[in-house]
Amino acid sequence: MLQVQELFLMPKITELRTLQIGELSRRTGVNIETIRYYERIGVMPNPLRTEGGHRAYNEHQLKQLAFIKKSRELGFSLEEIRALLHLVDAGTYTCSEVHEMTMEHLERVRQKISDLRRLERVLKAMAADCSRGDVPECPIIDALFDARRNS
Amino acid sequence: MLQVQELFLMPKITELRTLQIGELSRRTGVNIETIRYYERIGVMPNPLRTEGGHRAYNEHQLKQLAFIKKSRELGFSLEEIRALLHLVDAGTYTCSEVHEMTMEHLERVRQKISDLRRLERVLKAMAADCSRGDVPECPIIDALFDARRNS
DNA sequence: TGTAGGATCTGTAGTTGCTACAGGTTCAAG
DNA sequence: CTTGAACCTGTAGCAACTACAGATCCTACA
Repeated sequence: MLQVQELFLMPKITELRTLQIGELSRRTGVNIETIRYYERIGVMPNPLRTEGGHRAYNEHQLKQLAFIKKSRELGFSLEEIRALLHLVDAGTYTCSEVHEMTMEHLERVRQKISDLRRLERVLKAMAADCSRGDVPECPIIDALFDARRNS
Repeated sequence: MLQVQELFLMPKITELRTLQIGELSRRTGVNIETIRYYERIGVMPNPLRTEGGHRAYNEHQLKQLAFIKKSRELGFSLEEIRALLHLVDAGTYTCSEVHEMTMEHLERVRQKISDLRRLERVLKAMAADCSRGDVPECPIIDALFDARRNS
């Protein structure tokens, strides 16, 4: 894997492990197109390039992308992630700031859950009214046509 | 409000109450731009036009838009709504077909709820670890950087 | 009859977070 | 030296709207 030639070309020990975009993608589970998209919108930094123009990532960028992925999985928007990374990069963040952002996000998640639970309840009720028969009349359709009934 | 002139111009009694788009919007709570959007993508039918080119809606279209709105509020996609309306318009739907679509939708809603509940749990745990202090170190950030920890 | 204004018209572009090409390079192995 | 995989840029598409710009219609009032 590691070839003799490579050892002589290394500029610094810290850049020994530069990754191509494909390898970065495999390691993080983030789609290649998505990585380039993150770069375009400024969520990921512009990486160094090889002479041929291929992106060369380092360990820091690997961690950063993992951070982004994890945050996305937790439902943070790219805007929120950008803010978090900015705080972290500037080194100016405080624990309470981060806590606050997290709690705001948590609140939005809880709101969504409660909205969806309401939907679930209404859908369940509608479906329960339904005979499931082979007939062209259905209380679900009736309910949908009746804008006044809401639960 | 109702003028003598209008009474003579009426082609049919059933079209006595044609609505302009603004009035339709007010009655259904659906944004004007959204109504035109629904027309463009074929979810709402092309309405009749006045001589000047203004859209003139009838009661049926009012009901149809109310149906769409209600369905959207219940989280049905426009694609699903299109299918439902198609069944209804063709008069070929059976109650069990509608029931099935509703149950499929309900299943997706439940899946979303369970996904969000997982998020909620993780976010809550992360926030609980946090000192909320005025210091530049935060277990939330640490957790986000650590892609391996998932709950 | 003229005009002011509100409502409407069309068409296009923006939003979020990606994904999917097309058509062209680069790079490593055989 | 060629083949093929991996990479490059740039653009367009998805859902479900929303937000204009710039034009036209319509009605009421002077």
